[in-house]
Amino acid sequence: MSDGIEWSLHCLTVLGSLPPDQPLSGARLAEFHDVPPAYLGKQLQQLAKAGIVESVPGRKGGFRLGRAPADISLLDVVEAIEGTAPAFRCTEIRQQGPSAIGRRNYVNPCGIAVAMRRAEEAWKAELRAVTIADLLAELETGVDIRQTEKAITWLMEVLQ
Amino acid sequence: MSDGIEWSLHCLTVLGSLPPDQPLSGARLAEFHDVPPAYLGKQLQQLAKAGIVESVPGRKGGFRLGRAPADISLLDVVEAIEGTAPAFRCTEIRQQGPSAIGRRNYVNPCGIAVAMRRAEEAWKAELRAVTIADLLAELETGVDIRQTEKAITWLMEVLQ
DNA sequence: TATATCCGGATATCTATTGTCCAGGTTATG
DNA sequence: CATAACCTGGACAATAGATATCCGGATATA
Repeated sequence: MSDGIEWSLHCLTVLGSLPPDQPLSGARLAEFHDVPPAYLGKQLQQLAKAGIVESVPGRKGGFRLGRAPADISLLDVVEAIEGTAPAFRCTEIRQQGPSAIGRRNYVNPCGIAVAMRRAEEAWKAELRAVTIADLLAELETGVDIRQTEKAITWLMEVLQ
Repeated sequence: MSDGIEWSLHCLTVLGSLPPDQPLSGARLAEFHDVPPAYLGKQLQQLAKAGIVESVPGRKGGFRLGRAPADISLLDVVEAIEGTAPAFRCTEIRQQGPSAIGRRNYVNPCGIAVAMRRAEEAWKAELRAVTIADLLAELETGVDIRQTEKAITWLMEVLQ
């Protein structure tokens, strides 16, 4: 799984901690997490295309959340970055080789594909159940106060 | 996810349909599914190393199941081929950038990593619940009789 | 007008997957 | 015993995807 998922989620928690409508530039987000700015920009564009963040062009622009933190699930983010294609793709090899029969005779789905899809649905259900709001709530209680203070100080500085 | 998973599972259903202790060579398994023999051999070696199949060297050798079909879960196969490393790896980027504090101050696990791990556990639980025996049972009821007959005919022929 | 920003495309690098090949060891068959 | 069929492990090459950079164009602020 792409590192962009991790970067995106951390960025979203930062954006969710900011006052609404306060954009933060891609360069600052990259600086905050110490990741390559140009590459993080690609992920942010993906998030913007999915409506998860909103891009504000021009000077003083940047990115802000596209909707309420409680309306952004981890699954939304994963699918925005990695796409919606299932991890397991059935290539229908049962239709190949010496035991194959005509294509239109395969009416039942392949049992292997069904089982793999069911597992992936369980994974997606878990990801759908967690939102950026949950991550924000957890940050308030579970993070060292010193880190929070350093983050706030830095953010105050870069936003004028 | 690697195609080797799909190949492996199909091979295991074939091996599970054979009389116990009747090995089938990697070349035949590749022919049956019309996949590259040398590459499939790599996957079979992985399965053998995990004890999922047993390799029988020498002429008339090949591969047979290493244990009962009901004792081989889909998760066993996935982990034999892809390894046990989680798909989402937390790189701890929260410990980077201007808000980072000393390493030993990060006592709580990162909430993002926790959520991703929980989703992966749900996925693994589903895969653990399905075995080769389940796939075999489904084949008996859900597959076109003509395909079954062609498969049996071909297998009878290649096994002397 | 100058600056800071997003956007999209082109490009380069790196890594994992996919795939091939071959030399060695093992076993059944004649 | 010799041969053929098989597995094993390593080395190697090709391909695809993830990672990463750069640049020209558009937009908005100071």
